[in-house]
Amino acid sequence: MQDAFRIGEVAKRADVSVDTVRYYERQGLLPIAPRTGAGYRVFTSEAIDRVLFIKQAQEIGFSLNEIRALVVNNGISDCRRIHDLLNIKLDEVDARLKRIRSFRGKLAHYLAECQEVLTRLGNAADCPVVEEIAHTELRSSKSKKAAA
Amino acid sequence: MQDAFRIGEVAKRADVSVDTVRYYERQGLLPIAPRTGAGYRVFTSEAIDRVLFIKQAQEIGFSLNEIRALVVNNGISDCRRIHDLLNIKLDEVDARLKRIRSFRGKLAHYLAECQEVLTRLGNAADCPVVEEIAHTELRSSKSKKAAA
DNA sequence: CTTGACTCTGGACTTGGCTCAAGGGTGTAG
DNA sequence: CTACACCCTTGAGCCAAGTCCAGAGTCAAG
Repeated sequence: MQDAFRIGEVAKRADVSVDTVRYYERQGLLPIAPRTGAGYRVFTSEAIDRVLFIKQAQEIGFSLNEIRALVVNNGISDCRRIHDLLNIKLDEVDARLKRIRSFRGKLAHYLAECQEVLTRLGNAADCPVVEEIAHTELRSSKSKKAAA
Repeated sequence: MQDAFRIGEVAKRADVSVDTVRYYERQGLLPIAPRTGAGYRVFTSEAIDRVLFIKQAQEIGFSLNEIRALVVNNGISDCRRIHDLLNIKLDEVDARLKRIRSFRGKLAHYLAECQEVLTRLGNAADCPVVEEIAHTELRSSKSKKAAA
């Protein structure tokens, strides 16, 4: 396994731009790559893997700052700390999943309603669902009142 | 139902800043609110609901641009278009759910491993999991290094 | 030796989504 | 009347996460 890549190859394999790779290095998300005599960065496949991990974590809603905490082992990498950090992240992911499922339910509800209108009336010019999306929200949990 | 709120009240109830409410109005995410003689915006509870919807959609990863398409009914609100749009959004949400679940599995895997190291060795100074997070990725060969 | 693809650094620019500041009006309690 | 919290507009500023130069060096192929 020849494990030496230049930045272009890393970028291609991780499906990001070379600028992004350099940016991640600057941001401390990738270790500073050693350079050739000519100053070219030399990466191992580890860097590719790490970029992929970052992209994945990012896609599900973590910021680069949060990701750095998971990915960087600058001295303080004792097991308990990592363990606790992972636990926190896992809880966050679970909370996120819950919210997304609830939102999905809402979308599905609107979709069903829309479908029903369509089959009942054909293509209606003014879809009642639009109004409802804009209007109906968390309605069962409203109780406070105030004056204007 | 006294359904008239000034911007501060809307902001408080939707848990955003007044700046954000004004920003949303400018961005066309909220209808232009009518003004009092003094120029104060007057909102109905609908606006609060809409802000809540926006925040929810945003939290699960939709941009304001995408949300606007769902929330605004400027003329072209025919049912079929909305139906199709909802379908697309639903697919996106499902894809997102899938990715998050997979990521969750990964985190859980690391956590378990970390836990195991902890119970086996006590608090190890250099957690092997950190290395693994940075290193192991999308490897079909999940190195099962469960020693004992 | 020249060409074209690739790389380097440093810094400016962009986009999205707010957030703040300045300068001024409003409304009500004391 | 005066305070004080609230509201207005316009316009600038900010942070994240890149993206895009400019100017210069590197390297394999022809």
